[in-house]
Amino acid sequence: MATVKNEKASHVQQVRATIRDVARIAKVDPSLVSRIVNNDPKASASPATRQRVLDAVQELGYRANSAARMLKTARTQMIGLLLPDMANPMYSAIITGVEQRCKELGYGILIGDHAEGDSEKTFTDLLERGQVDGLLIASGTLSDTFLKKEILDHYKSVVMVNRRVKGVSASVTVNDELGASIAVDHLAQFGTKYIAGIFGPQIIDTAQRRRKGFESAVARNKLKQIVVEKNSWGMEAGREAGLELLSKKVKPDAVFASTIMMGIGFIRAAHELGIDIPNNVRVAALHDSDIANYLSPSLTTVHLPTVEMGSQSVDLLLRIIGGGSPGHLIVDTPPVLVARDSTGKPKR
Amino acid sequence: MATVKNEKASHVQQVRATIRDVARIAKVDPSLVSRIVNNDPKASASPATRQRVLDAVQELGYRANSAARMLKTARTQMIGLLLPDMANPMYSAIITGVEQRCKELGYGILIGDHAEGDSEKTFTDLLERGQVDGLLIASGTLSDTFLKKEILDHYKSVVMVNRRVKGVSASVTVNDELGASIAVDHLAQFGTKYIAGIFGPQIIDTAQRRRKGFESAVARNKLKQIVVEKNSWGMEAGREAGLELLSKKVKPDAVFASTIMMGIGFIRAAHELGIDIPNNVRVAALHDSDIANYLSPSLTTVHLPTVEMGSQSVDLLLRIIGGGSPGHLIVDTPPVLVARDSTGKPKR
DNA sequence: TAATTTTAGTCAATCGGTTGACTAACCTAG
DNA sequence: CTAGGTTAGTCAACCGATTGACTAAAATTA
Repeated sequence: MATVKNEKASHVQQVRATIRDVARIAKVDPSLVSRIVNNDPKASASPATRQRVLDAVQELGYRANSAARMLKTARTQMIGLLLPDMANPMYSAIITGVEQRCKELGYGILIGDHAEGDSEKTFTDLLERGQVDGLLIASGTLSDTFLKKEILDHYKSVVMVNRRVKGVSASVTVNDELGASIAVDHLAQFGTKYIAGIFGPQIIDTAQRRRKGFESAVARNKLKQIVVEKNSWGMEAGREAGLELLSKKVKPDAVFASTIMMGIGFIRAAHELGIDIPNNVRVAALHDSDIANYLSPSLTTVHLPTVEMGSQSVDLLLRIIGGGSPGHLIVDTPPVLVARDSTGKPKR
Repeated sequence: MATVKNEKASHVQQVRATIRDVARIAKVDPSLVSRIVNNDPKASASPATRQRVLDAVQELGYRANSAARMLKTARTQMIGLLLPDMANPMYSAIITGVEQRCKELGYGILIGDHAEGDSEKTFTDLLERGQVDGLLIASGTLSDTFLKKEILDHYKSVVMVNRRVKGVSASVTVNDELGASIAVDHLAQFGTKYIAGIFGPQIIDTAQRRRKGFESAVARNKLKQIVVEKNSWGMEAGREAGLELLSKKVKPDAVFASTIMMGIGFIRAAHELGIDIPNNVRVAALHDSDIANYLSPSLTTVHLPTVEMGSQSVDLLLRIIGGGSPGHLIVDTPPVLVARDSTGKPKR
């Protein structure tokens, strides 16, 4: 890596080449360098010149200073990703998708994990620091009104992920309804009569869609149903629901858990009560994750295209940032059943 | 929020106030505004003037444009965080700690999840884009030589998290050795004679330290030991180790898993083989996480201060960025045993 | 009162890229 | 041969905040 005129601190650290350094070496104007590296159609450079510039870029290891570029273009090439909890495998799948796509497109991700309570601060931090071109919000818990108020107040490019909020004009979701009904259809195969559904907060549209899918499949399969609504989506909610359901006189013979975390909690509840899965009750949950294979028993799930949801969110967001129209996208990769022991796949 | 002279696109989106807008309203020079908002000791402003400026800031909702500030100061106020896998609860604990501290200090986090193979690209992306002031690397898998080569090549402020790499002069780790020995001491209480230890890649110093703690505690407790070394840290590695150990004629009566993921895999293996935990074999794992409560049986763990490790990494990194000296820090919060059913805590 | 220090603030250069406007040389066609 | 159009590139004004150098007025000191 060649050295550069600027020797200020070169004994301490390699100084980064600027566009002017490149220009000097290639004997052209910095503006031409800029046009070439950004392959601006306005760049009219002879092949020879273009090559000289490219060589100089190579030689100096030049990379544009992103701060300068941001300043001039008012684009940061970064998006914010607001999540409640990275530990949840569903969210980590979303992150994976977002990341993949961002990497392809040369965008950076600024994450904001919003623990309970400080959500407001995280949110405004991300937005107001002006360090992101747009925001992806994947939160199953923030209230609609909070979201709407904050989002509309700040007039930013925002896409809701895995959720739709009235007043926010862009979202990417999966086919929760179909996913839920696939799970129920599967559960119905085993001579099931009485099925329970465990759901998250019904104020959230995602929970509503799952319930709708559940109920329509229940009706189609002519089952008797019981619904438990919890106001969170996690393992403890699933466990509580399980304890309730399995303590009743008349127990369901099948259970649909609307998230994998709830499914884990349910299995735990059954274990605590000494109720055997799948012999006494079968369970299937929404969202697949590697952990499902390692539970005892392993958990049947319906795999939803969460990774795709993440990457398509990025595409939609960038379209909006670029001035395109927002919209509500449903990822069309179909949900897929992954049958495991919790619904009675033969033991090993 | 008051309007601003610049009306360019105000019908589309609120235009952000600049330092000049503030200066104009407060009737001072922009430089003074800058000094006041950054409370530069050189700012000599009368209380009245200061107040006028602050009022103007308030009125316009002024926030410094971070791109401009970055450009001028050559500081981005962002750090990069390189991780192999966010789904792993250990890493999400680290993220939590990093995030907390960054939020307090007004730093942003740029994450890079490095899936197998593309590590190099993620790495250089983050560094070369020049969008971070420094880098935190929490990876149990990247090879020492790769890290050393890349890091030294790029001369950046880097802190290794949960690991030490020769040639990289800063790291933050926890007391793995003590953690492992606490687990073994606990397991030894139950009349244990023969104990197994399941470890990750022994090229990684973290794995070595755990093994050292394991072996010294085994010696202290006069147990017979068997060691299984895997070259990954995950659930499948734990399961494989479990299948091996539990298929032997002479089975261990206690098992130490060096990560919670391995512990989960081990429980699964026992389940597959129909071996009861804790009656036939007891297990304890390193790293605590909520999921441990929901396994069947729930998993005894030794809680390591991973969140603190994250936040202290940030402090160390910023010290280095600020010109301070690097060093190897061991988080001094002691590991704590969390006894659960897998070591025979009375059921329920 | 004159000399000196302090206080309160201003000026202007600069960080590194980008982009609209412009020019000079060359080519083509009539 | 020359008007008109390309091609190849240059010029210079930004973007918004920071910071060293500087000045005018006020306060302090001798």
